[in-house]
Amino acid sequence: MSGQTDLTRNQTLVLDTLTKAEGPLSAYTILDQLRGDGLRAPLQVYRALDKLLEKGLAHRLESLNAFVACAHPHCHKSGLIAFAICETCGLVREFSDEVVRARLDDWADREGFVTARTTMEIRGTCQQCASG
Amino acid sequence: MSGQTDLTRNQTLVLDTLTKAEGPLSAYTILDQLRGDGLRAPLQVYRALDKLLEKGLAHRLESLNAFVACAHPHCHKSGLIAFAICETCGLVREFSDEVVRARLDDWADREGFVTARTTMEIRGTCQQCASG
DNA sequence: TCTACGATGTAATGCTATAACGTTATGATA
DNA sequence: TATCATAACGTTATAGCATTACATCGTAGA
Ligand SMILES: [Zn+2]
Ligand SMILES: [Zn+2]
Ligand SMILES: [Zn+2]
Ligand SMILES: [Zn+2]
Repeated sequence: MSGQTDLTRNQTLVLDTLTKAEGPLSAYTILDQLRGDGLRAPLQVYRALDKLLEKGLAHRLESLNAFVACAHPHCHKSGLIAFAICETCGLVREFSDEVVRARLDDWADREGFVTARTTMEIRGTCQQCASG
Repeated sequence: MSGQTDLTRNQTLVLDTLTKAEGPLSAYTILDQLRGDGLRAPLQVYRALDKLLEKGLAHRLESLNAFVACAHPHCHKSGLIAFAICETCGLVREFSDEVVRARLDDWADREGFVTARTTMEIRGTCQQCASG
């Protein structure tokens, strides 16, 4: 047996790369940073990313076609995660809001829509960059 | 002069294609449907789409890399639009929620984040498909 | 041992989007 | 009219993102 949270070598490499990064990385950027570790093909990265997304250790930013390490691993009580993305410095803030989640749940209930997952991405300028 | 809402030939072709479609279309699918009308290159479609997005006549679904005609033209009072996307039948519902918008505005105010635009996409199964 | 399963490696391909260039249509202005 | 500026257009090439297909390997269970 063994814990179901163990990561393989490739998964660990990709997660470490994301964790050390200042901002979101594309799969191909991750690949480039891991060529020294023996990775050669996009699929090696995409497969690792798939598993990390499954486990909630990383997130995909749809509006950027890029990925980030989860900022709050093991702490996704709310089923909904929002991202604020600064278009100047690239910084990504991850947060959740119970009222928003409840409000969207209500909408889904009323409409009979069965929610699988929700993407919420706010693009703009962070305080640091806006005040500079 | 003339109204600033007039569309060019390509813009009209693309918007008509989106309007007649049952669900979201990728730029390349739009292109394929318009080859009979003389369109030959992706850029012709992308340029038309850019203008349609600017004018609020179409929307981009980030999680699908696809586009839809706006369901409520001239009626985007709320700065935030949400989409519910059925992964079975492809149907897209467009709606907005003042409470959600206000809640996200509050978050941005507190954090000093200047919002440019927000993407909200709910993936799941519509009532029709869920009950079938 | 045999088998099933998951992870891996590799090559090839497909899908999405933009850069860079030149041309054409239009409308304002001298 | 001649000139100029602007916006849309057309075309080719290229960049960037993601998946299909197939072979291999290692391990756990029957
Ligand atoms: Zn997270
Ligand atoms: Zn910033
Ligand atoms: Zn709309
Ligand atoms: Zn459906």
